[in-house]
Amino acid sequence: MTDVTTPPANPDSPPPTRERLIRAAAALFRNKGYSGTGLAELLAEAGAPKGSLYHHFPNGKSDLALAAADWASAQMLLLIEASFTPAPTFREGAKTVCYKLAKLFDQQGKWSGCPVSATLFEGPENEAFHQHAAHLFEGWIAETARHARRLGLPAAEARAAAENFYILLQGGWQLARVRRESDVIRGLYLQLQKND
Amino acid sequence: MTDVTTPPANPDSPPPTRERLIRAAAALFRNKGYSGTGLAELLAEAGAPKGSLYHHFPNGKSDLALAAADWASAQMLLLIEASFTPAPTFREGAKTVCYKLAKLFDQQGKWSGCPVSATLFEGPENEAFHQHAAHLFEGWIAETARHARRLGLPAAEARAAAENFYILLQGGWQLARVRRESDVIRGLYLQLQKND
DNA sequence: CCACCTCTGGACCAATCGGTCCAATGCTGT
DNA sequence: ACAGCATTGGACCGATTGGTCCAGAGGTGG
Repeated sequence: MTDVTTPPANPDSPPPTRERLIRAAAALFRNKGYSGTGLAELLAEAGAPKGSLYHHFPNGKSDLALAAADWASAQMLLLIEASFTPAPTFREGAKTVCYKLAKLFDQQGKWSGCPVSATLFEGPENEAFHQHAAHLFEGWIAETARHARRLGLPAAEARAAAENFYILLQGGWQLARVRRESDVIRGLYLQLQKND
Repeated sequence: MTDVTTPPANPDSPPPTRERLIRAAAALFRNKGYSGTGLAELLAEAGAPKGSLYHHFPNGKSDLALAAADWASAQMLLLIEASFTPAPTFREGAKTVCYKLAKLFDQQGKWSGCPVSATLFEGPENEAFHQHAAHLFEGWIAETARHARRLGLPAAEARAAAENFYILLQGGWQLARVRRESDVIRGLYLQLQKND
């Protein structure tokens, strides 16, 4: 009764059915959006039958979407962590984030969108989705701001720099998607204010 | 046989059935995305029967989507025009764009997205959609760059400033949507490089 | 007054949607 | 070997999807 987050939490080789579902969902939602992706297609991609989906995610598609967004967000946090931790300055860390993201963008085929926003933006009625994504995004910003402070920026400026960087990343990723051109992302850090 | 773009092009009071469809589509796609919006809901919102849709838009939903994106893009171009034309500097014009957009964001209920990207991003298979939206977005950037040049920026810088401003607008609008807070948009122009 | 056209209204359709349910199939510890 | 459980495979469901079709309403010019 201590930890029931993952069924048995196999330590060595996690036999991935739930995991495959999450990754397939993240990949498909990124490209076609939440409502643009049908369960049939999703299950085919994951190689899992319908019964498995509703076993692992009792609420079906929406549960899976939240899990997929969580997973994608965690990946992003790892990328932020890996980029800023060894960086000498905030600007250098931001540059690394841009380059890593641009590489990711290329690997994914130069057309996919942000997995979290592709999952979130499904209309005002889906309040739970909206709040969930808001929470995840604020997590990215908070984490970036933490690194900014650690790298010497005053608290207020750190917060602003983190928000600004987030804005650039979202907007830049979108333009890269439109043009199918990752160099847009690589140059984003240049637009940060000089004093960082 | 000279101009058949609009059926008779009534000059005085355009009895809007086609127009109502376009506006309803733009509004709904903005909030729920292309595939998230059903024809039934769309027709109810526009107050038009199914027959009318397929009369004005023979290819149905997808035709309507392109028309709605065109209409929304034209609105945006008007906003850009109205903001930059009377502006003394590029920065001032950009500031006006931000304020007008923020006001629009508030009027729309603080949750809707960019109508063009909501229509466009439906997966890699929809190549026509992608190219259409790319064309519209490049139009925004080109128009902004034109004003930037007119207001004194060198050609290369003008182009970069316009792209940069576009990125800020897209990213900023998205963050505003996440937070339901339009002030994010109002402050975007401050992130433009100083020399403009 | 009628022929002609645009436009409307809605019945109807096959396909697909997300979701439910349960029998069979493992794998587990005892 | 067996009980108990998590997991799978898929048949099946009603609702909704986007789309087709056509009868007739409405207006206009001859």
